[in-house]
Amino acid sequence: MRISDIITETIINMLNESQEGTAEIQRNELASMLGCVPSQINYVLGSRFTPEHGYIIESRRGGGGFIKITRVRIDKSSALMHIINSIGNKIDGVASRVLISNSRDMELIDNETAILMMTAISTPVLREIPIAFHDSYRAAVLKQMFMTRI
Amino acid sequence: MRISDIITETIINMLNESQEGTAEIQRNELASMLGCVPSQINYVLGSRFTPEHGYIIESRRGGGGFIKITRVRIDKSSALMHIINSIGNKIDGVASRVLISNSRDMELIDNETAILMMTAISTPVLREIPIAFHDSYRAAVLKQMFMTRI
DNA sequence: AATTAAAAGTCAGTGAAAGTCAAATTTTTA
DNA sequence: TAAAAATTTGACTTTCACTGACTTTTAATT
Repeated sequence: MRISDIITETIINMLNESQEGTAEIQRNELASMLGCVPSQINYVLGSRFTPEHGYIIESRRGGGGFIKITRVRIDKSSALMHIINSIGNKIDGVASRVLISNSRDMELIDNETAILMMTAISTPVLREIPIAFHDSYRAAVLKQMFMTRI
Repeated sequence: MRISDIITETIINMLNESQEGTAEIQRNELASMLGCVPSQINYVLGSRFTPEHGYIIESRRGGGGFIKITRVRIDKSSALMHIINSIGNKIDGVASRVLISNSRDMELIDNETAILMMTAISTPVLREIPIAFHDSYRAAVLKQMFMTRI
């Protein structure tokens, strides 16, 4: 198991144990506790606890400094509405997949739904539709599918 | 016996040995174990472990990277395979809806999935595709979506 | 107020994986 | 047998994990 996974797990546990969904750590302390260099903590925070993943980071340097991680639970249906509006009338394959992946990361849709969505815009399906229609098809099918999750 | 068959067999065995129907490999390790170049693993995964075949692939690069192969449920698979075969290359709207409804009644798919399927072949989506392609589109998307439930 | 100490932040570099792609070869099909 | 499809290979690319030297900010101390 990678150190980054251990750090991630530790932080998640701390978040779960607090009822406000917030964890406050000392970077150096946590690093030496888990046996890694301090900057590894920054790496993990920067790669797994981004706003995109639904977290906010605050910190303070100097004596008695700290890093505070907050899990943000935005209203699900407004987030979904926002996504649906952002799709527009056309969307390409890359953007579609990013959108689905992010939605799953934010727990707006579950894993099964994400797979179904990926499937609906997969190559074998698109083969049945003229290329000129791909972008508008993706937009239509994704919007419809996100709709059912509001 | 071809190397690709050996790789396939190895992965299938790993899947069978785990009760969750999931296998996690290190690409380079498996390659050297079986005596092939690493990219051969990608070839096999891309040609025999696709979503169409009922598998999902996840992976991570970098140190401690891995490839995870998941077989999506084997239970109702023969019933589902039967349905998939019955769809053929084209299917009209009425037949599609009957099929989805029956599959849900038989508990081959859950309610959520049925709704997603109905959505994928709904009028707002079909409006984005020329009428001449509707039947083949329905067949393609339904087959794919049923695949993910095998 | 100035200095010192104690934090956290940054960033470029290294190595370890997996991914891609096109060319060469082999097998299958018509 | 000739053409098409599938397999195999390896060179090259991209991503990710991790480290450590150095910087910046802030609190504590003198």
